[in-house]
Amino acid sequence: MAKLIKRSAEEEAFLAEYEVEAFERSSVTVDVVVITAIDGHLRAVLYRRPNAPEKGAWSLPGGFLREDETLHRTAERVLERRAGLSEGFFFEQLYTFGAPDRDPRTRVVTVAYYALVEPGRLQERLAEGEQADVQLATLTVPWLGEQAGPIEAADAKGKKLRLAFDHAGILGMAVRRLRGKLMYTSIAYRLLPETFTLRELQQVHEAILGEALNKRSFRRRLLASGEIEPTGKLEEGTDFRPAQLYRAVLGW
Amino acid sequence: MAKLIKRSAEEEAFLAEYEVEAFERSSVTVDVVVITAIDGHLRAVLYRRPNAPEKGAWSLPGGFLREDETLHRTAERVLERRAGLSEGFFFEQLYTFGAPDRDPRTRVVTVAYYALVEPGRLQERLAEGEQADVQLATLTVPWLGEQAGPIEAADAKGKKLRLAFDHAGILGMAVRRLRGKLMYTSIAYRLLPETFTLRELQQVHEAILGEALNKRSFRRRLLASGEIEPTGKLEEGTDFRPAQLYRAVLGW
DNA sequence: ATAATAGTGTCTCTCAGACACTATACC
DNA sequence: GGTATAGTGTCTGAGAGACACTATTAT
Repeated sequence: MAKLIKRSAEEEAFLAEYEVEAFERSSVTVDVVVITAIDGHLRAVLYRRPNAPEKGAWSLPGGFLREDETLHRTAERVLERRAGLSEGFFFEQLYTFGAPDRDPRTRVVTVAYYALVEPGRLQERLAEGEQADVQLATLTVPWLGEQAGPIEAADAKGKKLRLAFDHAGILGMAVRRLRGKLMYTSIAYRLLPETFTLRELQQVHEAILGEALNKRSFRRRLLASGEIEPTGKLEEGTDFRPAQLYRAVLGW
Repeated sequence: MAKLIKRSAEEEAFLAEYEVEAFERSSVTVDVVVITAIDGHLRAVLYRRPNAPEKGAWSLPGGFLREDETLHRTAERVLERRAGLSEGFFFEQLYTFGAPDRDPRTRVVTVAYYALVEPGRLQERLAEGEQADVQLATLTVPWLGEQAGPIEAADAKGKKLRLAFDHAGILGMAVRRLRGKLMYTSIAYRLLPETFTLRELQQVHEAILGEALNKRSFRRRLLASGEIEPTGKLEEGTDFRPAQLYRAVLGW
């Protein structure tokens, strides 16, 4: 503590309160919403909880904040350990959840992050070994625009998943943030491989916004934006006319 | 704690890890950026720190998260105790700061909130008693749009203030958020009294965005938005032609 | 009358949406 | 050829900015 100085009664009161309150400490965790887009739908990595509380429910990958570690670094650790991701993706802080009863064991304040990953990286990763306890769940957003609210997750067969704690709300916040940022930042490219067609880019935009977009406007706007450049190559393996491949021109 | 239940070996292992990590706990505080707009400039409530660390520097009002209290409620408590505000204003969570060295005393994770208040409420409050240790500092934002970054604060005489900890960055996040929300939400009215002129409304928009707006477009857009309605009254006490007074029509 | 701001008429430019069309691949 | 998608030409309407104008208040 600082050395003693002359204090007013008010300052003494303030310091006394500080000492008392300093005893009340919380566990701080970081949960990460790892998002990708496949066939026009957003998806997120979910883990099945093996233990109580919320045993059997699906939850976001998370971990405890350690001493001398930034929140950012905790998120990186979670991404590496629980999703096998170590670099080449975008992530940022989302929102902090601190309801006193959100975890029945003890007071837990959770700082949520979200990460955007191209689907190939995750599918590779999640294909290793048995997947009974991890999956790329498909998200369904029951609201438009940035209204926010909890959202639903389903497995590959379309079966609705029970989400643990307040994680439906955290997923909702992630989608809300994506929708808000889509217009004025370049997040969409983070959900695509290095080269992509305009159709794929439009599908990602539509998956985020949850609504169909006008093809003519979309192409005009994106081509005029300077954010993408043609590679001169065509996509391969289609059943129909192959499209031009583009590349994002950004400071990744 | 929950009552004991039968556990598998795997569950035991999980709980053991949980117990270990549960020892690493942090102090959680809530700092609030209380913002208003006066004469085309954003302002924020700042307190002078009476003690080390950062003695003499200016800081955001804040307080510790208590047991059984939501983050939201902590913010309310800070607003009431440190700014005299108990209702009738907007506030929401901003961002969470958790660098290990941001407070030299102990590990402190701070969840920042911001509140929007009409200037009358604050000036009333801050006028009570001596103001040597609290003030409505004027903010200067050295960047455009939502680039983000720290911002500067100055006192009534224009003298630059030294800001404590990472509070310049927190203020920057608040302005960034305001700029982002201005276009698609009704936050501007939260910085104005119940009735206001279109000039005052435009000045608030300009203060938030940090740039001049086109008068014709601004009026057209706001009048067509359905967000405001005329009161039929005129402003009083001007040196020139008095303007119509409007009222926001929102779910406050 | 003068100064200062409130408030409007109207032209132009940009851009989004609608619609219809042509182009190119696989089968 | 048929089918499916890629990709374009062009009209229309909405809205932003520019500019110039009229209106109303205090002094």
